[in-house]
Amino acid sequence: MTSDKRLQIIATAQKLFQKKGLGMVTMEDVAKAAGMGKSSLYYYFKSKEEIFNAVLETEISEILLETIKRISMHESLLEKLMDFAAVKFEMARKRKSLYRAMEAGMDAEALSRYNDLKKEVHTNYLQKEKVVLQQLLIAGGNNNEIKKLSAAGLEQAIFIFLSALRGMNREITLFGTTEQPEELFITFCRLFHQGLQ
Amino acid sequence: MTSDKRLQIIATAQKLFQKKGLGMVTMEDVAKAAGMGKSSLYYYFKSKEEIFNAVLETEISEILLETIKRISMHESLLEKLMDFAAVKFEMARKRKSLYRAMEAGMDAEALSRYNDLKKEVHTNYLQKEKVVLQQLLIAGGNNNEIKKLSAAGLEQAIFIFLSALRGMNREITLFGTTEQPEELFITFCRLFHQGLQ
DNA sequence: TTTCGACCAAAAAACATAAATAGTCCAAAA
DNA sequence: TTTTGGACTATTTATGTTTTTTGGTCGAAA
Repeated sequence: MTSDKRLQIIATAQKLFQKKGLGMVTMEDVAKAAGMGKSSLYYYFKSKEEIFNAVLETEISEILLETIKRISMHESLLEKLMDFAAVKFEMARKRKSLYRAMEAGMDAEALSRYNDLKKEVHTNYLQKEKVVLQQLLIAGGNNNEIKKLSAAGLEQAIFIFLSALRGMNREITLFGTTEQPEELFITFCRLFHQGLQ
Repeated sequence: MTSDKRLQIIATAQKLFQKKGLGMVTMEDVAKAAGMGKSSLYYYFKSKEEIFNAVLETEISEILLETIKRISMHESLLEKLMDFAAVKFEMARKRKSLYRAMEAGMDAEALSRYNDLKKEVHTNYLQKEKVVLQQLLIAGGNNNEIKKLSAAGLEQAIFIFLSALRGMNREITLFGTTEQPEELFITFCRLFHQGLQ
């Protein structure tokens, strides 16, 4: 079945990317790892970009799935926010070889080639991430766990929460000076949560 | 007077750097702009790095001075935090040509050459920035405007506040999608402030 | 004490050349 | 008919070489 092979190829490529990073994997690497000739790949995908895209989409939905799974294990908004932050941090850690180019890549043009694609996919991810967070905050408002937010307030809160998380993440992975990163995220979530009350 | 000339050269170089960015300015550019021959510069400074350093130090103390000036215009911690954030944002804007390489530069090795120097100066700046913020928060605690923080709690709060600000800054300058950046920082400060109560 | 032109070594830019690599085509296997 | 791989091409990318720029020195002169 053609769909099976596609998935298998994507999984294979995913492993390779995680090992060597996005830019360092050639079509032949993928082909060899998938146990087929290079040109056979082109039977399933029409370009390298298409494979990249598929892999990134997969990664993203895995992260989102994990996020949702973790979030649904807790009742309170505060705990959900902590889950959200924790998953984001863990994933950034685990996949940093993949995202080294992606997350960091947003500022340096050094990554010339794949930038557009990654930007696109990343934007897509941000979008979905936003929606999840939005729902959390709205639910928290309805719960009276925090005060109800206006549309604009909601936008602001989301932006602040996400960019702050990214900023912290960045600082931590860049300088690695922090002993207990998890603690920091917990404190931040607590602070954010209380600030919205 | 030799000291005057030094200052004049620094000021000249500062303008050049702001216009063309750190990496794009040669010693001859500086010399010409300062109205002297290149080798005369070496009478006042022993290397290009020394000029860079002097300029960066100047910039930093200007920012810190402006921060302190603005902060001292308000009484409440909340307002002081807003001042702090506002100055940081304005300065990042104004000097982005200078800091494009510096702030962003911390993650990409593309800027190979000047990285060490900038890292050093930047670290130095972070240090001073931290001290200012630390004093604010302690004062706020003594005021009972926020709850008193433990040493560890203080560290965490500072890290969170600064990295969040940087994250927001980053996101704003990178994607420029936000209409009212100032609003965002105000909201964030309010949130942070309330979170510490 | 301060300035400058001439000079040098090292770094960077520009250029040319060789090696990889994405993608195509077609014949053959399944 | 669907799927595969080997031979081939057109671009990119890596490499090595030459030329130019640039940081830095020196000694003479103002």
